[in-house]
Amino acid sequence: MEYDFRKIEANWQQKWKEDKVYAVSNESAKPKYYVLDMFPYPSGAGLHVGHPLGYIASDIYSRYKRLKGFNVLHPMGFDSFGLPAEQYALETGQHPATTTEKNITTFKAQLDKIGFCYDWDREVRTSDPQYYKWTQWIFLQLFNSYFCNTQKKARPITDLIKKYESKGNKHFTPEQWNAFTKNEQEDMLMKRRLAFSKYGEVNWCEALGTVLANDEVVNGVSERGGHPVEKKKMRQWYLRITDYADRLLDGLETVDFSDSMKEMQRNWIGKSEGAEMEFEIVNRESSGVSVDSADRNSPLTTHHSHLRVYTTRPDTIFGVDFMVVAPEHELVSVITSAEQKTAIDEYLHYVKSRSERERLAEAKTITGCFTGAYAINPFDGREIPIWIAEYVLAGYGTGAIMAVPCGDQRDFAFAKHFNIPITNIVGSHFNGEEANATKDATLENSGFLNGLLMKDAIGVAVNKIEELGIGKRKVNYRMRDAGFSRQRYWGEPFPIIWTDGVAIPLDAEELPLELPHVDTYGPGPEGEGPLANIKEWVNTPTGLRETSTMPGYAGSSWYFLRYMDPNNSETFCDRKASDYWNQVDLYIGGTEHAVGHLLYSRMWTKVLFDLGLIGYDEPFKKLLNQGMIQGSSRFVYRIAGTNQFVSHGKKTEYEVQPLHVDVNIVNGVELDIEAFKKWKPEFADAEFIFEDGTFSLSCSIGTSNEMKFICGVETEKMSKSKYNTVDPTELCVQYGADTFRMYEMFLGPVEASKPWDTKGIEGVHRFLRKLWRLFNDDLKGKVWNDEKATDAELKVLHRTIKKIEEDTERFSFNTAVSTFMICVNELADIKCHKKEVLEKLLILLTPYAPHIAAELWSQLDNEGSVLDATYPKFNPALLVESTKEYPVSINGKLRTNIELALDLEQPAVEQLVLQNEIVQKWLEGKAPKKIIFVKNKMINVVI
RNA sequence: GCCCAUGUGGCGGAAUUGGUAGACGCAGCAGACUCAAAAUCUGCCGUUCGCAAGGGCGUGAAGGUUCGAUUCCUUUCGUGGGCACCA
Repeated sequence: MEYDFRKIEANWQQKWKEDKVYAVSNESAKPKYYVLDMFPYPSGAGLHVGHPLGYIASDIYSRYKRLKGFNVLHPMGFDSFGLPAEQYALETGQHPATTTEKNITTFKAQLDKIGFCYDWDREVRTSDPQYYKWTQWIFLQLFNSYFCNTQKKARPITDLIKKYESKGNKHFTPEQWNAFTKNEQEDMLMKRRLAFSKYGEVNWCEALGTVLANDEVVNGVSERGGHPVEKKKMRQWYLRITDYADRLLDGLETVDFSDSMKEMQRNWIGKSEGAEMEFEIVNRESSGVSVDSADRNSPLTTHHSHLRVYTTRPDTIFGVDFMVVAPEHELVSVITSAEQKTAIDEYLHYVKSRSERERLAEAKTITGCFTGAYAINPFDGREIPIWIAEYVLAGYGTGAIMAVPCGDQRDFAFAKHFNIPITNIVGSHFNGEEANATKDATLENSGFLNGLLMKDAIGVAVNKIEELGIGKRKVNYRMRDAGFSRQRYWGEPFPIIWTDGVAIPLDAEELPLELPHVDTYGPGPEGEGPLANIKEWVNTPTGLRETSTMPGYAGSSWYFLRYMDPNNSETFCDRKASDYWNQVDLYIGGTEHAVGHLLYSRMWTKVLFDLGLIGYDEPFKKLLNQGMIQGSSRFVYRIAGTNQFVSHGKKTEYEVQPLHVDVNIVNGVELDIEAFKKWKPEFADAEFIFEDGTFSLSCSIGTSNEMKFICGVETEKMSKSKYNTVDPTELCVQYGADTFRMYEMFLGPVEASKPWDTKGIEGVHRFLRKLWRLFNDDLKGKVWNDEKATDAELKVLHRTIKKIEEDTERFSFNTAVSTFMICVNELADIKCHKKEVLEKLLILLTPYAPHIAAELWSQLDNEGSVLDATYPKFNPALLVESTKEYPVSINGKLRTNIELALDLEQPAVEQLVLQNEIVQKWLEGKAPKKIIFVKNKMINVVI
């Protein structure tokens, strides 16, 4: 009987489905364990071999925990809102709901093929109204809450209103509050709500009439069409995540994430301590002389007579040689001198075309422009030129910095580039060639700070600044409030109606606010989303509906809770369910979500906790990062500005743009021209220059060997957009799910990134067939028997039990697969076909290769399912040895092995070692200096 | 530019606490079985010198600590990923 994996896997998958063996109950006497995968976006491309890496790991661990007696929740769902579906709708007119539904069906079929133990009755889809009803509901909780700075937690906004009514705040009395108009009051409240609206900048593309995502903008122009992109101010929704910065930092101490992951989150939050201080501004050109403080109220310097900067190094105050203000800073238009106006305007125009990413990432080119205005150093009265430069962003700190060229390399480069004289405040620590960012130098040229060590001077300087009333100590965060609206269709609509400029939330009973049908997915007027086009939807008796939708991370910020109670129509997740399942015990996913998704869901969890809706404020107890499976991409080369493509060998002769081409229409490196033309409409009329230089308008497939179009090859991230994906389903059909699962694990450590290579899968498949032959002979049929196992056989088994358990516990699945191979090799060598040994092995194997394990388990005439078998217990007594083959080194180099009794002590060992022929040969009659003996490890003779 | 990760045979990788480097698998080579092929089985398989016995070298590179280093430290180079030049 042969190993017919196709039949076996289909049978068991069918049976498991019928028997609902993966159904999980919220009530159980067993201890609970929650294993979660980062759920996928169901792209049209389907699953590729990179996705299941983490899913297989989590599946193995879930099944392992189940065998170990836990009630395991291991759900799966879909992050089904998103831009690609909408883009597809724009191109084809198909409703995103339709294509999404189709994609999910494909995904589920692909996932099921791999044999995962999901309880599909708990599936969630973020785009399902019954799901996003609760996303909207949580949004309303955020909208109706504020962060109480005393209690450091979210509280109902009604508490704040009561406080304003009875006590007022720093800026107004209760009487003033009550006298405010409704709009004024709402504006005040908006400044505290956890979900709030304000004006923010978006990437606006005039030509496309739409707002673009960051990755739709390339080099300042739109990816589609290459149109110019500018910043545009629009009303946007935000989440006040900055209020949670400290708690997000503190919470990291309580979770089991990798150090690098925690580091990334800390860097993103970017807490820094320093000082905010004000510099007086003068405009020398108008007055001819600098204005002293008595002139503060002169017309020249009113309103904006001060420039506020944030610095972490107030100790370097005497080294300030210039100021840099963000080009968007409100002061720029005020302080710019007449002389500099043209230059400044030109520079502003340039900056407007630059994306934030570009402004910050480009270190080579230094740009900036002098405003004509000066600031006064309050400590020495020096006049400091004020510049604007793109590397300072309006949103960070105060949008202005004091530049200290001798202590900051970027400031140094700027000063050099614009010939600004540099003041040295650290003496010999500054060599004039590059900045020195030390805190350990002694200050010079620094007035009252002279002679102080810089790190000590920081506190002294801040005290002085506070004393003079020109500034104060300040903690700053890099993190900004999270933009929460998108000018898109395929996302959760906001349950908000704008009435006379005030955002009025819908009542909970009105949820879900479903996405209305649209005829076109194109943008609305003035950069609004497609929803703005539906007048009858936007206009309500009480006002206008918000036309933005929520971003992708809205639904994914709380999905781990919905799995616990997926069908509840009364609440997002019953408290009983969230108390039972509690935190996610193991969360597996890629590092690409290190800061985005993980921080957002951590914040939402904290808010829900603060409001008493759940019982814990960190969602994920342990996080395991799976590595990326890289793909092997193929490229075609388009001659710039044409529709001509040139073969790889000829590409250097033209100015070309490399374009990804689907690996599935490339045979090795040779492009299938006809398939390429059909691939995308814009390539239908493509022309080709072949490897031999011949040219063709409408080529028939290469007749001669040289008439080939060769693609470029590169290893990079496997993703749909790079068209380098490999379909796991095909591998399951060819080799079986069990082989596929084990091969993915066998590739290397789960955390490591590695390129996909299908070659090698044969080895794992051969292993499973060899396992099969321990039970069945192709010709003779059944070969397993009921004989009693020998000590040698039990030794093999128990060594395997120990190793598999250890490896599974520490997520070292690749070495576990090796261990299975070694075990099967050894059992085959000693011709062990005994049920007593084999059935234990099958239980160990179940998490890794459930189908073959279940099949063989039932062939052994076992009752019940192997999925719920009892995990074998390792018996150390069986592995006890009395002797060991010790490696013997001379001066650290291995020379021989000696078998010694394990209970021997150093003196006896030394004696035996010195009698050894080979040791004597190396000693050449001399006495050894020392003999190192580590029991059960090794012996080293030092000569 | 900064941050993180990583570097071991032809390839994927193993070595869990500083203690036998290269487990396991792929590819390759030789052989058995077969009319033949597939499947399976056996052996070899870092490199170099040597008929052999046995040596030399070897975990990106160079130093260091140690009886002993893939593992720890310093310097340096390469690769991959991320980024927000955050003041």
